[in-house]
Amino acid sequence: MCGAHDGRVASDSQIALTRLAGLLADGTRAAFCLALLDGRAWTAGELARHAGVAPSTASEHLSRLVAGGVLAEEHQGRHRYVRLADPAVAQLIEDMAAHGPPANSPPGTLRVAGARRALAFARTCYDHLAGRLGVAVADGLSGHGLLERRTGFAFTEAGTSWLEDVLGSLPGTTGRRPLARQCLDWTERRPHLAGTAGAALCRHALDQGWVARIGSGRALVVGPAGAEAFSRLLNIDVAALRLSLDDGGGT
Amino acid sequence: MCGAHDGRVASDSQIALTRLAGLLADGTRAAFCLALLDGRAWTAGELARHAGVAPSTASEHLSRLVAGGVLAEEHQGRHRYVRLADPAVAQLIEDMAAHGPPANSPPGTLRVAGARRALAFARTCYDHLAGRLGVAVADGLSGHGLLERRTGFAFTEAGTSWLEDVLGSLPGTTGRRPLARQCLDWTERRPHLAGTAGAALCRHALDQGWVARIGSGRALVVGPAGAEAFSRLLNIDVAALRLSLDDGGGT
DNA sequence: GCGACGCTTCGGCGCCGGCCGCAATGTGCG
DNA sequence: CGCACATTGCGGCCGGCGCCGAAGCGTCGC
Repeated sequence: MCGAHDGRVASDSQIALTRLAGLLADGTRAAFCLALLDGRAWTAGELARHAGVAPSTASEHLSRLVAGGVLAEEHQGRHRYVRLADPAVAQLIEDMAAHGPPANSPPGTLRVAGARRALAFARTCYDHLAGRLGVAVADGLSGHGLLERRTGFAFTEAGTSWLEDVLGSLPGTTGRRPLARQCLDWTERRPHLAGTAGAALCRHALDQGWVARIGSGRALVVGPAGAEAFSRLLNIDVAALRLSLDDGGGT
Repeated sequence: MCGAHDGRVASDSQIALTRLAGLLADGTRAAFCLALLDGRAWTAGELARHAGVAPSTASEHLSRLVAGGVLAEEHQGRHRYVRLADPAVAQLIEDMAAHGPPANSPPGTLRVAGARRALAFARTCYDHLAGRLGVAVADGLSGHGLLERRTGFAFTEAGTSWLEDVLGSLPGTTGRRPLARQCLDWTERRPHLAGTAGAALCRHALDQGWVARIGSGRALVVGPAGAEAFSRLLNIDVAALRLSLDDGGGT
């Protein structure tokens, strides 16, 4: 009598709401999004194993999430990397996940944010260094005239000597994999060092105890030896790096 | 190899996320929630007609939304009133609805928020005044010794005279409907005046141009004549009422 | 070039969930 | 007291969606 009757027309808001909610209403897709809350970019296969579904199933889910604007994707070689499309999306997912009636884990959000921060600082990407530390290494190399940013990356003559000094030997460029290659960093949005040199540097850093893995994930922690080494070799101030993360950090 | 394999255990966050998203993933339930964004409490039948589904269907949906903590319900007589459970829920729904990729209506949220604010200020509830204005009227009446808050509401002797003065005649108590009855206000969480006196006052306010309906909904706007009348009759400062809404208002 | 690997597409299967109509319940009103 | 109305519970139907396996394609690395 007194209310407005809109009939059964579906408004813009309604289709937008149901579309987004529908994407998140599936357990497998939700598991994907929650895993991606750590800020990393995952491959389709990793997510499939993580959620316990077949690769084909994961592929379909990822396509739908990308089409729905929840995820962003980037193809690197034979891998499909996906990440959350937007800090706003991450916030939304955290809000929804935190809206459980039992309210069982109030500090849950903090835990996630902490993990995300750690990953933004230093992690492995495939087999090389990434995160703020990885970008700083690439910046340090090019800042010292050791690495040229042409199309991709290329070590200078001084750079190859530096590599031999640090690693003891020059990494081979087995097959088609070049010594240096640039790889877009998902949290920094700037390139870090990949290729056999990047892999050898990462392995060396792990072997020497410069960095260590946190748990079973990709997150890395930089120890005192690492702070000394990065400072000596590339003039990188790890402490300042960590502070700068706190300034311009998370959303 | 390097990732953490969680198997296929569903974490707390995951079930919370899928549960909430699943509730919002249905078109009918989404239509309900979007309608409820105006801050009003709707009856099950109103929502059923609004969404174009059978009452039985609406009833099931509402039960699930209530069980999921999205809506809160209250039974009044043969009506089931529902409203959004929580300002946080309203915010979440607005965020999700606003997250459409086309980004077609940026000021949409503002429109909704504005409508909600207008409704919180003054509206009709059934056939009487509600919202902050309705509660203020009830407060003014009892503050002037015209209305007693016993079990429910009851007009005093001075109150009945006041009613006759204002309305010209005393509203009849047809059938079982009493002169005064208290009715819980959904936005203020405090009682406002219902019953035949409440209905007569509301009709009188509309007839006299004290208040006018906004569009076809229940929202009311208070005009200059209304501000004067409410001030003269009950010492209500409508402007201050509106300001207090801006202070303690929305989320 | 060749095998391995990651990813995608395509049918097909099975299940969950939304919808309705009908009957039952409880309330308001004359 | 009896009718009208709002709401609820119960089957039953049906469409949609998630899942997998098999086959195909492009890339990586020797």
